[in-house]
Amino acid sequence: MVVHGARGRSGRRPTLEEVAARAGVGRGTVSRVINGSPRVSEATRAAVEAAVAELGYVPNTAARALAANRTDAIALVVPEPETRFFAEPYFSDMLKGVGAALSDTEMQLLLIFAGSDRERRRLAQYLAAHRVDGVLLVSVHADDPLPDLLSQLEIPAVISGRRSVDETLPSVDSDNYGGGRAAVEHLLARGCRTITHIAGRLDVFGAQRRVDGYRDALRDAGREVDEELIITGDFTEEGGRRAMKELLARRPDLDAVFAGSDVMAAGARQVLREAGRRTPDDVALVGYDDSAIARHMDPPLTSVRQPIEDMGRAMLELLLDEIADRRPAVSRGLEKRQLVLPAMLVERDSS
Amino acid sequence: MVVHGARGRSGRRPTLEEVAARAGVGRGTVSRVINGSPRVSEATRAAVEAAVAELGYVPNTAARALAANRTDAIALVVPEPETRFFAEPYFSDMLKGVGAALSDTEMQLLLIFAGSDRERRRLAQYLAAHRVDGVLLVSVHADDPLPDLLSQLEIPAVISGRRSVDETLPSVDSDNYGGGRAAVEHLLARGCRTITHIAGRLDVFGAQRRVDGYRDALRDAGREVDEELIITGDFTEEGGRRAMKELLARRPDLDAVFAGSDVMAAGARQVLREAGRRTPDDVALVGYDDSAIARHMDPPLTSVRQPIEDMGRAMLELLLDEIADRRPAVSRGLEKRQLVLPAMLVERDSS
DNA sequence: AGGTACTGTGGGAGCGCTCCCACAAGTGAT
DNA sequence: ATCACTTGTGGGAGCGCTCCCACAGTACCT
Repeated sequence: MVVHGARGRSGRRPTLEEVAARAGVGRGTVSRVINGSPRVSEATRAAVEAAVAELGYVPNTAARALAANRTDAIALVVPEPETRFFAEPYFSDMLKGVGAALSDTEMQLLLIFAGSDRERRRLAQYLAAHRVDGVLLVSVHADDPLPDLLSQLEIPAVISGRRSVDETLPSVDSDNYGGGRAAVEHLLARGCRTITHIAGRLDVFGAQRRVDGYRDALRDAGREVDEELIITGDFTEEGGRRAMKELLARRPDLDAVFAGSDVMAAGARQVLREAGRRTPDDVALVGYDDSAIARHMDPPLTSVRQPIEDMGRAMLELLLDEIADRRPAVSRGLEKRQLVLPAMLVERDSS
Repeated sequence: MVVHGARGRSGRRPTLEEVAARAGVGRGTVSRVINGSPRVSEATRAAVEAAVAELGYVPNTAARALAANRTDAIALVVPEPETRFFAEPYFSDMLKGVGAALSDTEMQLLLIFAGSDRERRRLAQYLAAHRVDGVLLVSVHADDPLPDLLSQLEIPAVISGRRSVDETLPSVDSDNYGGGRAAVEHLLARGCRTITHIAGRLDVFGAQRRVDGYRDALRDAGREVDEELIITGDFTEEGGRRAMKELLARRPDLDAVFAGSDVMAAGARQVLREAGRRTPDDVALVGYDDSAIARHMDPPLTSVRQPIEDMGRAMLELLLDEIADRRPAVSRGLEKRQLVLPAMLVERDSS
């Protein structure tokens, strides 16, 4: 935490020019050293570095941004109110992953909430001013205009999850299909006969893929898929309750529930208890997300975990590539710009 | 979310110069309009604004920062690991307050974690580069070198809480003394005879003030202050447990506990239960912070609430003043640079 | 000896603003 | 009519960098 350099109380910071004079070299050479260009002799480099240390030189970001037309900053945009951001571990895990990957770079991360209309307008203004080199977009709904704005402004962006099969933006998703399959295969292995599914909002692509996984797992096990056993919730606890009641009414003989989120599983659990069904003895229960709720439920909930931190890391890496690639106007194409990371079943006592 | 302007696919953004040409005025005049100077005639202003709209002009932040030597950004520095940031509602409330106050301005808020050594070095670098106009410092310990670095770099800063009675930095604190008093007065009014206190770490100034409030409330009620009834915890649950055990050993006849934080109160509660003491019948319990824990305890915990969101708002306002005041080199002195907001007792069933 | 290539270096031009001085035009007192 | 302000405006200078062209020096061919 010590500030080096002989700089007096003047408050004026040394400039490149002054470092150059001190080191007895030209401005360009100092710039090269600062930016790690290989085209500098060892001796010169050492001299410049000494001058930098003596003067306590720190580059002026604004000048650099102006001259080089880049900001060395990227934004993590959360199109949600702050409340949700703090409530859901998803975001903090994501941030952790991004932050870890970021610490190897000189990039600065900005956190931007765009929950309200007002905030969104602000964001649009912000992006139009090109104040960041790239954008990480988490939790985007299918009809969000943000991605279009981004490509209109030609700002590199990476999205978490996909909006559809043919997502155009570079994206990092987890294997929702595989996660759904794993949940159902686990229930099948446990000997469950009538496996129901409370799906999430189907305009969320990942939720749809989980349903696909559910279907295929049953089909591959030689079971008929009964559409009556699938019901759509809305990712909320109340939605989980409603869905569970309906399922119990439709099929009193059900012996397993695969919920598309832990929160919905928690709602379902309440209804099951009220109905006198024991977990896991009468009805096995599996959730999705492996959130804190899952661990704290009674009994602890079996759930599918997404590698969110890894996803964050991967998103950042993709974005940095994307930013670097904007130099030559070549290399379009979707090679490797869509990443899918594996999901994993975490077995606990509810199944 | 619509981008106005006829700007083609070139990607080049219009400059001040181009706006000036379009509006048939000089560069200076456009600058004046953009920056809201009053020294512009109505007609000219309208013409410029039209040109700005037509071209979809957005000022280049980097150029402005370079020329004007300001960044229009401030940082909220959290000298804690991210985990704590997400775990404690203190930070999210603070952020909410700051964010609210910020939305009236053109300022950009940066969130910076400085929990690890590595992050701190990064931060030092960042500040040395003067990449922000000011800093909001939350949760600072008495021996933290950060405030000194800030004043060395002559960066305006506002601190949450005070490090001592004669805090030099502008600060916003809550009335910890009054909060402590209120808690004890409440217990006295309930008829408690032997009121104990589990204090927080005494190197945290606020914790000390709560103890002062505790003492004075008893004294003013004509009670002797028995130092045996005060014990120091460390703000953790485990610390609360240890302190409670010790207090029970010292004074089995105690009938009230005022804990310096909700978390410590939770620890104390466990020990009380194990000892067979009922709350509030045998022992009344009061916490501090009014955090989520307080509401979820059984019985719900009476606690002292600090207006954290308001504190955030106030901090930002102080900081903006501070930044504005850096123009004339006058106006030293501590007038109004130390703000103390009232704390409030929230009565629940634990007392 | 001349050519060709590469390496390392200096410094001009320019990024898009703000600041400020100069000055025209208008207003009112002398 | 003259002087002294005031108001509105134009544009030069300069903020501290990066980019790139020019060029000196060295090395290795013909």
